Amino acid sequence: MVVETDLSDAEVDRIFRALADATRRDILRRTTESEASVSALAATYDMSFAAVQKHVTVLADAGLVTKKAQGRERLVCANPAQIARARALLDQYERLWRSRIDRLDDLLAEDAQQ
Amino acid sequence: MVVETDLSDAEVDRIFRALADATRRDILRRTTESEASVSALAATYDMSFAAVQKHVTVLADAGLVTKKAQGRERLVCANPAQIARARALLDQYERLWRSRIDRLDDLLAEDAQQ
DNA sequence: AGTTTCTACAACCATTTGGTTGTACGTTAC
DNA sequence: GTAACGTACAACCAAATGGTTGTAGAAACT
Repeated sequence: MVVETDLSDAEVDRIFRALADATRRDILRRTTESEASVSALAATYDMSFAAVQKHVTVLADAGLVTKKAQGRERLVCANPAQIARARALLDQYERLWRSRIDRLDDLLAEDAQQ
Repeated sequence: MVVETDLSDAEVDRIFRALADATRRDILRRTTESEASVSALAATYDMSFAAVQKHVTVLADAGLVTKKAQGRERLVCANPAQIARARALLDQYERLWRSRIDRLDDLLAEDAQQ
């Protein structure tokens, strides 16, 4: 699967920073399984509603989730496209690594011929 | 490719936190292409040697790079296995998403039958 | 031996982060 | 209409982050 990765440094910063917290990763996991209101999410964490609200904001600013109003609730929905972009960024490093290995293999092959 | 992901929350925190900085991502990219000493890395960034040294420490604490002594230099080497683990974590979210879609498809199929 | 180079590490500072409480406002329920 | 619920947001605080400078030690060069 090919994923577009035209993201600015600041956007990538926000994505990985958002992922660098266990509570936020759990929110992402839960909303990936099924959307949930902020208060429904908050009910299961040992912290204030406001704290969970801030975590959701961090995820939303990173584009990893979206919020849609439904009555007085705000439903939090995961955005798998953004998760895929983050994964694609890590893929790039692995491709770099592989191309480096390939170059080393080429060098070894040349040495073997000489 | 199957990748082991038996990482604690704190370890995952460190990995994504380390990735949440453009300078550190650039160091990771460069050391993935080929190993480099800390001072060689520092020479190309518009900040002090000590600052770059700290960035390398953050990457090393996350397991994304290793340092090996060579004379008075410390060669920084990327650790592709750890990068792969981070990628595998993001894969999990995408798998979750896909299984959710599959469940929705099943529900729609049931509705269609009724 | 003396100097330079590379690294380590401490101390310090400004800003950000992750949490709190309190207040206010729109929506739902009685 | 009023009470309860869900959310938004500001103000505040402790701790972590990302930078600096300075000092010191180990390795290499002359």
